[in-house]
Amino acid sequence: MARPTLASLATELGVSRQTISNALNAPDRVRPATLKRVLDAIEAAGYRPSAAARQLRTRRSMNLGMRLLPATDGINGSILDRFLHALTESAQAAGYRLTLFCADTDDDEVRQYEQLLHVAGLDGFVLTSSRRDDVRTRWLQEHGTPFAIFGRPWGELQRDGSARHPWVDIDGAAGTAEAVTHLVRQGHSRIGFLGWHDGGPVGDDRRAGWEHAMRASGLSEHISRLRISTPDTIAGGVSGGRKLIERDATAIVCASDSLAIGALESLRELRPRLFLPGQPAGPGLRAAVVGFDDTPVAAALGLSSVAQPVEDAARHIVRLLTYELAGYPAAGTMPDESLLLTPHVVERVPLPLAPPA
Amino acid sequence: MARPTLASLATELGVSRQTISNALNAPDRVRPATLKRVLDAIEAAGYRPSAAARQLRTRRSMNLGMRLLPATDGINGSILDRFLHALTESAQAAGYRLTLFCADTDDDEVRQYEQLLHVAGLDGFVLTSSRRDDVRTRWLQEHGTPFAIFGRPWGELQRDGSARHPWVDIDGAAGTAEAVTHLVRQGHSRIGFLGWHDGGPVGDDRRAGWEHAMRASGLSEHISRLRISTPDTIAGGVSGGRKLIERDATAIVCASDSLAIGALESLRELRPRLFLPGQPAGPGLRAAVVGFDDTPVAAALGLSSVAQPVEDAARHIVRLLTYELAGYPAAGTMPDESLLLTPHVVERVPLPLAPPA
DNA sequence: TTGTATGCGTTATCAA
DNA sequence: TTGATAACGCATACAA
Repeated sequence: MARPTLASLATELGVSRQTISNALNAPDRVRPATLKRVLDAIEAAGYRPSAAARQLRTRRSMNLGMRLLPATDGINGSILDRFLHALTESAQAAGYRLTLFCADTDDDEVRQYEQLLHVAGLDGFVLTSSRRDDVRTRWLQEHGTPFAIFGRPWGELQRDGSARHPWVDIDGAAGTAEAVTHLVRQGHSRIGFLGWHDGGPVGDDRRAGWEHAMRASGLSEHISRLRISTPDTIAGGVSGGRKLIERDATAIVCASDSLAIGALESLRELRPRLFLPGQPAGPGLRAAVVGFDDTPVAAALGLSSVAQPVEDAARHIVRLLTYELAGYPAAGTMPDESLLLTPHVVERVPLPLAPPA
Repeated sequence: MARPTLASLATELGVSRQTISNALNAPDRVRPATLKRVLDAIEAAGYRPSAAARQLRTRRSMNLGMRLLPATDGINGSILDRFLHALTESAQAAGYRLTLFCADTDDDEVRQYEQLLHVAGLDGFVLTSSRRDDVRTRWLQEHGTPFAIFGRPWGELQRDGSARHPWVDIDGAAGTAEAVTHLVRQGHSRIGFLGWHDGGPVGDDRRAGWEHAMRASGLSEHISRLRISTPDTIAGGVSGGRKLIERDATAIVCASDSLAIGALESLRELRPRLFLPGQPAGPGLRAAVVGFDDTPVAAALGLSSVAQPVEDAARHIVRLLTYELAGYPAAGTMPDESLLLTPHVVERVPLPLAPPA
């Protein structure tokens, strides 16, 4: 038994194809009685409209595209996993499918846009980052292609402060600030910051949050002394951590989990007593190191970390994009504007890795 | 200026649509002169056949599907990242696109197959695992849907030993065996194995490789004493590692990087002298712990690990699947059968995390 | 070698 | 409210 089509169903039911199409796409244009009859028949026959035929007619593929970047660091790669999963799920729930593609460079990515738009008729794209002067966003805007960015439109703001395209990002500064207040509440005051020395906007943002919170907590005198930059590696975390501890820091906020793993290591090396089992809780004992990204490694090591709500971000991206694709319909259903989501500190107790009693 | 179509190009060129179609799909049926003229015009006009129209006619979407599993452990999640990237790239190179989807359960996955086949007309699927008694593979086979599995068809072999569907996997046993021979060459003999106690086929496979290599190296007497199972966590690796070291193991082969991180930790705890800088190389000093999967964390920590060629696996999966989709054409172009790829040990020197001189 | 006619399954337009 | 007809862009069978 072949698959039912609009035509086969129509003849079987004794109605026109149009009526069936209406029952699906404009139910209010069909008399309730026939509507029910048609819907029941559709259900019974297991009829599903063909996406290809529909796309040919409507010029919409219900298909979103996203470039899969080459695995970089990878420690932070699990973030992408979670994002991708949530994105696929949200898109699916909104009736869209997600198509992946690869590109070697940004220029190549633009070439792929053109291909995918032209050939496969993709309806829009999700970008996972934006650069200072981005050829991709410019191309997309010039061609009127809907898209949304996971990441702030760094340096692409309008005169009025708004961006020229929808975006969703996570407020790194709020995360590091929360880490500071947590540590302050635990009795710490000499709280260091271990950041990247790449000078990128993301790292700047996280450092700024720490600085701001230090000032707000009346700890400004430590700022210049307890701020260190290293490469974003575990080894960098170790050496940076050592320096901070030698400068009497009792707690360290880090720009990444890689750095935090290293910093924790340096603490265990220079302050081993903090890790002896049975030690009473107190300043310097717990959550003395806070990472960023809440990677699985951090969880496994019992490392406190700033957890990014990437699932929320993905959901929001899909809402923005689908809203845009629907042509900005009713004002009532309008989603929030581009948004900064707030991450939160997940507190953990470090694994007791020291010799057992 | 609207996009050129077959028809618009044909009238513009003064040839029939058929000729253009032939120029693209059957160039040998077109006279060289007109072929060049047509191809040049296609190039100049930037014409690209519409996938939707083509799919409607040919009933092939040139689209492969893959379920995105929820992020599990995540330490091993970077493997999936790499696999996904290579898969997308290979598919792209073969003219296919990759569509992602989510499913809550295996039954739900089957429901998605049906939807995606029926609605979007996907040509085939990539599965990233197979279970002992898999509803998904059964459904796909019953419905004649092309698919290929990354993972062995555990317990689904035919009488003649071949599987009923194409698969590609990585030979875990070969990996742990290579780890053993490496350690033996370095002078170790009391080589332990730290595995999972989940009783799954993957873990069994990796343990079997260690056992086999131990026997082959004349070290069978250690097998029963130096074989330990724990949960697949860093904490499990620590406690398991301690036991093995107390039983005089000088080296440890692990079923995962999580376990290896823990085992390395227990070594540093109970055999700290091995990690002092300036120590001469020798048994017990280097590569005394070997992990599995070669995750970024392992790389960052300087942990030796068995690296899986997931990129090769992805490429091979695409070859098998596209070959199947092409209807098993010429014997000459036939790819190798389902295949076990061999992983290899990446040797590293542990980070000097101990106090500096 | 090239051209013609037809159909793939749907939605949009318009008439009934 | 429903039905007939015409596209959407392409490929295939067949005729020239």
